[in-house]
Amino acid sequence: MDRRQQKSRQAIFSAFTHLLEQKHFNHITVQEIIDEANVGRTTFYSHFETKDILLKEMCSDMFAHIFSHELHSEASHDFSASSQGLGEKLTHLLYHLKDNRSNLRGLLTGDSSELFLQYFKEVLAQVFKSYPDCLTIGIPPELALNHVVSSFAEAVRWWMQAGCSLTPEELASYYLLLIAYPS
Amino acid sequence: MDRRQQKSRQAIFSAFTHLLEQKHFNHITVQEIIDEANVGRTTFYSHFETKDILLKEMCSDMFAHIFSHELHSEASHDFSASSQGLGEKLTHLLYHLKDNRSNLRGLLTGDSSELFLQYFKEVLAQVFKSYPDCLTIGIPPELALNHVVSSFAEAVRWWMQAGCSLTPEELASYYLLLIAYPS
DNA sequence: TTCGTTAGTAAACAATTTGTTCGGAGAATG
DNA sequence: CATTCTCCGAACAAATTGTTTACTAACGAA
Repeated sequence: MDRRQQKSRQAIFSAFTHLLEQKHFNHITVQEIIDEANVGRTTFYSHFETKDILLKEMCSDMFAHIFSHELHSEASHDFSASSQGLGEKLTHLLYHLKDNRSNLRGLLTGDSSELFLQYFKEVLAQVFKSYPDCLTIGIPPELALNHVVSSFAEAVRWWMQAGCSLTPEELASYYLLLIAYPS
Repeated sequence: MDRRQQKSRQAIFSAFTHLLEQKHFNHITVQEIIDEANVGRTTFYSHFETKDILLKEMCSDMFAHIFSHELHSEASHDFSASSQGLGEKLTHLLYHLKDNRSNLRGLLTGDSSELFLQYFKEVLAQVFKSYPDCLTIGIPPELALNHVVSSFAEAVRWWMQAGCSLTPEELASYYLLLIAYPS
């Protein structure tokens, strides 16, 4: 890809991230993004059809980056998950998230986290499905899955909002305690 | 309050609820609400300054209605909560939510649930704080509170999305199992 | 019922925002 | 060097917002 394209795309992403930390998605205008990114109006629209699509692509890029390992191993062999305990898996994931916290803060802890959380939970559901023993028995599986997934997502949001003060290991072990995961 | 005001306000709320079930908040225009509610443009703006404020007031009204009992008892005497077990309290709450599910569906299960959930969790946090034994020991209290609150909110969302197929009693008891509440 | 007050309406309005189109300037690639 | 691609700013139509106008109809107290 042309360096200019990459540069413009990145400038727009950065500007958008920066703005998301300050105000709600709905109240950010395309013009503000353009000014902040210091690109031309035509350039913005040649990259992204709408503001919605910008958000969507930013989430996609982020996930492709953060979950590249998870998704890879899933694709290559279905049972790779069981080679690693849930605790290790989640810890690993939290490290990735922490490394990207400057990019994530705007998306996850702002007031516009809806779309991001939606994506996030979809991926998490895949992860947790590899660990059937995390689903409390005697409870409708869908409800149990919904519980572990959204609990983890909300724990991560809380963690980020608190500035990642706990270590990934701490948060992961606390989380497993909370969902009463058999150790 | 003037009957005409009530009628207009209600017509706008109903129209908005109806639209929220079909499309995202961001993509609903004031004109659409006006047309659906069959009121004049001036009327809308004399009731609500902006679309954001409309959403906010609708949430407030909903909460004032659903949580009127909870908030009353809290105001009257601080230790009233302990007179009722957490299970009963949550069951009671779920009945209220179920009764209002026609109004809630658009707010809670659509793609615009962010603001509603924010309010919802604030109230839930108050409720759960009355039951300190629901917070797992050995875990930062803020994280534990965040966990029970957001878990319950997400369980309710799941429940509504599934058409309230479980009874309030079932959901409440499942939920207490999930958070390993000492019975 | 009458009468002042209040809320309703439609239409027109400026201001913002959106998304597109144009021609020209300047990198990238070969 | 030449071609192709991207960026830019300016100008544009269209949609949306929020306000103002003058007029009508419903309310509620006397």
